[in-house]
Amino acid sequence: MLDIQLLRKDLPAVVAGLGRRGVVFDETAFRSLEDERKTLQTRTEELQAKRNSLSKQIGMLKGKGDDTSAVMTEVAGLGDDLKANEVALAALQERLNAFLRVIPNIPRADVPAGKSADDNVEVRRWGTPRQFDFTPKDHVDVGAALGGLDFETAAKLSGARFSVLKGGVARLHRAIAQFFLDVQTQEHGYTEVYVPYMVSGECADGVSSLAKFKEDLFKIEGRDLYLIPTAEYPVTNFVRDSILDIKDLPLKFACHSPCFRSEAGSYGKDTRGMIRQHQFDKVEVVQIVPPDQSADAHEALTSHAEAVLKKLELPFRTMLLCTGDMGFSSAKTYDLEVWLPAQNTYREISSCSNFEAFQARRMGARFRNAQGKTETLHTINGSGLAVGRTLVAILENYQRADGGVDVPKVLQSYMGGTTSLPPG
RNA sequence: GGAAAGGUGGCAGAGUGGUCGAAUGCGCCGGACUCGAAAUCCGGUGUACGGGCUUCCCGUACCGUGGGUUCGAAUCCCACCCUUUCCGCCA
Repeated sequence: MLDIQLLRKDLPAVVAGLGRRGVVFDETAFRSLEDERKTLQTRTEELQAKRNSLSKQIGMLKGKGDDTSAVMTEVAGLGDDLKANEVALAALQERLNAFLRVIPNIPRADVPAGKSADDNVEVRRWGTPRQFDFTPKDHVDVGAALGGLDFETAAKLSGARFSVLKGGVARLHRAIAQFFLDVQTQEHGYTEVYVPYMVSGECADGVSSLAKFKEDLFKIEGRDLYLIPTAEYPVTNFVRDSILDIKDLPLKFACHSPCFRSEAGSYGKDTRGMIRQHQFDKVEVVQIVPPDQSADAHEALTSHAEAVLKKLELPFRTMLLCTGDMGFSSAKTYDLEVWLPAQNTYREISSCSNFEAFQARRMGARFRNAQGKTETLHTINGSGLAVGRTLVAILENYQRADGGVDVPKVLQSYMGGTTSLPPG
């Protein structure tokens, strides 16, 4: 959520900032809501003040045993007017709030303007795609040859966009997650956390807009609970409705969890294989920091995600997303894209975003600064990394002509010393 | 799932209709005392929104959440949520 103080103080800056991401801010609607709010609030608070002071008088008179009927009559006259104003004010604040909560974040100044993924900017590239002396298969065929990827059984169980892993492939999948968690906790200082895989609507609306994106989530029937689309949902909400001590910052968490996404609106996209699934595993890294540290923390967090790709020796590039391709809550996002030989292209495997105060404001996450004043925190998170897509990348990049797949060096110890998955 | 008890400030804990945003203690901050510290003493110490002559003052709201009763609700009524204990069930 944007800072309403900023909207009041410098509306043109907000309009211009949102304009960069192609969002038209309805100034007229906002101004009229604000004007009405001001009138109603002033009027309501005046009436409340009057009622309070008259009621206190009644209390004092009764204490002395004096007659209160005159004051009672006076205060009774306020009743209907006051009630009407209170109801109107509450309704208006509800509208103002709803209005504000569906407005996306303002991109940072260093985010390039653009309309779509085509306008994203490559900021660096690492590794050289392997030259194959045979035609590389895609991960579906590689997995099938290993007897480890079974989409038919998954479809029988749950329909499209699910997968069943078996044998060495299932073990490799587990190894990847363990490896990610170990790197992030042991080398980058994140605290490992285990969390609920369902969160309340309130928490969901803290990290994004539930009103706008609820069709992307799986909801539990008859309950105010949603399956998490990323561990960002529970983990960022650790600090909801709280005021942290500056000495406890920054907070850094790493969390392995399954992620559930309805993938509404992605019909026909990535239908083959496990690129786009309703359920996938991910290790998420989250940082909660004071505002003056968020830009640096965002760069650091991105490098933490890159570090695991380097260790896996998977070629990737880092893209700075343009204003038009960023998520709702983000002020600046880097996507890491891993090389997939069968597609002959780079595909997203991590997304690292700085939300600045946007999520924290929605959640009521604050800290007490050096001056002792409460201030809104900044939140940052990224995938470190997506486990399923990493499996895909390994199967494709490490495949052999004989149909086997080599296990990346750093994962071998997680596989009981296994150096390769044999064909058949 | 059944029964009971309970949810109050950073923490503990008082408050069962009227100057209660809330006693008291602890903690924390500032000051005094001290060479320094401890102890002691004095003062201060919630959040959000609105307004103002904007290091401060004023108003409003907030005692789990949402409704209701009342001139007035932390206090009474209703619903819900959560916690604890006991019983049942269960990986």
